[in-house]
Amino acid sequence: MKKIKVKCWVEDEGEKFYGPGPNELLKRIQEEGSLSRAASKMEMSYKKAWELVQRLNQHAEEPLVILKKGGQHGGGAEVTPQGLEIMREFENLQRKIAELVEQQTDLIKVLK
Amino acid sequence: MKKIKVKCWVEDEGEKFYGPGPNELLKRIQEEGSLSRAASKMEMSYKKAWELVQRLNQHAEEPLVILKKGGQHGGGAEVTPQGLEIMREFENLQRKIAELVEQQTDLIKVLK
DNA sequence: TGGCGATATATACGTTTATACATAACGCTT
DNA sequence: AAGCGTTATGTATAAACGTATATATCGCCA
Repeated sequence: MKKIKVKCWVEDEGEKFYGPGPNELLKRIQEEGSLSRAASKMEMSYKKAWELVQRLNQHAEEPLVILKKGGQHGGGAEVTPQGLEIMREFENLQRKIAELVEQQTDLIKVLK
Repeated sequence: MKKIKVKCWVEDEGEKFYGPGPNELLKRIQEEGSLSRAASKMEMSYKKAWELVQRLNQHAEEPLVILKKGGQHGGGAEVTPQGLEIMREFENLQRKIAELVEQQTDLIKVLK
């Protein structure tokens, strides 16, 4: 069974910036309130997740995630309103592209 | 400057089958008439190009590329009519997706 | 002030992936 | 029969990437 796959992401100056991976991480952070728990829930190493957050915050106009260490619960992670907005718009784009692809049957016909 | 990128490809039973790489290889084969020249023109190792052709021909209903060895010119490579049809339909899909993405400005606005 | 849970950071290791290199096989041409 | 250019195939090396591990830091709380 052959299927058409599609992936979209955002680059900044030719460098990967925001895509499906970062988007899932932000969603998990929102659910968990913790970067380490968010990372382990999506089978991503903490190191990779942390570096990803650094890259996101550096390339964005305003931080998308706030990391806090120490304190009552030892620290935590939070998605900012800007982060939420990007999540919303990115998933919007993904949905539109997926809808377009579903309508395309010619290529699959050729492949059988 | 932030840009939206998109990539599409075809999978067969969860395995990568046809995408931008194979598509470019087929185009080069058509131009060069030789797998080794096609590979070097696109900075791909001959070995990888050869394995790619094997995978394409195995997963397709009919071969997409014919390889011949020995003979007047030492051998050569040729894209079959089925290969040409897949190239055409794949580039069609790429174009439609690119057109859709160009219309989407909301995400870029959020990112600035 | 010691403990807790989370962030912060470096190092070592293993896995994957691609390339470079070498060599063989093929079939026409001279 | 020798030469040529291309396909065919294995091996060794190298580069990229992700992970596992270990340790340090922070700040509230009991």
